[in-house]
Amino acid sequence: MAILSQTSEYALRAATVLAQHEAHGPVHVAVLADALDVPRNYLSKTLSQLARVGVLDSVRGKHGGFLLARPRNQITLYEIVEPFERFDSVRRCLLGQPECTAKAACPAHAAWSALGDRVVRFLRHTTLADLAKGHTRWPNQAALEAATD
Amino acid sequence: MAILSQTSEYALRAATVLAQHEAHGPVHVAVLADALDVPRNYLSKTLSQLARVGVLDSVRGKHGGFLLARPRNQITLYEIVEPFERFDSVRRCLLGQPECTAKAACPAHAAWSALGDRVVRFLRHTTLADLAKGHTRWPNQAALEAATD
DNA sequence: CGTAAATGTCATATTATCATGACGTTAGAG
DNA sequence: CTCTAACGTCATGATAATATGACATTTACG
Repeated sequence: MAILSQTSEYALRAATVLAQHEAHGPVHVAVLADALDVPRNYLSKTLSQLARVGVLDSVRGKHGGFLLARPRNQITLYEIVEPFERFDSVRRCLLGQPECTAKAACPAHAAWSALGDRVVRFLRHTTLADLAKGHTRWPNQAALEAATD
Repeated sequence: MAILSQTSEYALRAATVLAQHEAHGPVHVAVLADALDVPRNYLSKTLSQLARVGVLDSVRGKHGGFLLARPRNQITLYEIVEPFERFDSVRRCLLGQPECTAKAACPAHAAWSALGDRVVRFLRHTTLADLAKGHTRWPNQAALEAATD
């Protein structure tokens, strides 16, 4: 039970680093993967998807890498996670009833759907700017600092 | 993103039926599987696990089946779901930081861990009695009624 | 140019979850 | 006692998520 998939978590971590380095130009996948302790090629594929969706920009060739496509306070966590999740299911009836609406609700409907709503609302209202400020210490912080100074 | 696994959902559905039929004696797996539209053998294995854990009782042989091991208001949803979930992960840091505690919290810590707590609290505080009362209409309700009257 | 360093993509491997089928074990009913 | 209907368990298969590796493509720089 992990609410978000592993892939989404990778995406959030990488995006947070990119937000912290906003305006420092693109960051290499290799650096991100190393600092965040995420499989390199898998992260590459993941970030490519986010570029295709328009959340990130990718720069190819030498001095390439990924960077935010928009200012960090305009990118919500929802956008980052959305390509990797099926949000229909978070709102699914706890008992799997197809017709579980406010009208014909199962006994758990109100409480359970409220939980799903909270998750979605959090993701929609929180931006990368929120994640970028404050304390973060990555698994291999040193790799990041070595590469970006 | 489905918070609970398919298996847990199966278990909750079956347990709800058992709670509704409390004191009517054991219910066959075949009847449950048919009414809830769940694979028969898979449900069998799932409910056996719950019996081994002490949430359900199983009766073998003719006139066998499954029934609640305790009164339905004393069985929490958490108990039913727990054998099939890894609850450590729902409380994991959104950014995957191992040291994300109240002390050295990542920027999302407060909001995100609150969401996980809410989920767990709901499961711990809600009992089968809560699910048993109220409106429920299973995929194949008829199968249930045919078998239990 | 040509080379090196980066992303992009594809095929494949690995793993966990979900599901099926065969068979063994138990216990009630005649 | 035997038959039969139920649970119990094991081996196996199917599928989706995760991960790896090889190679193609792009681009800066000498």
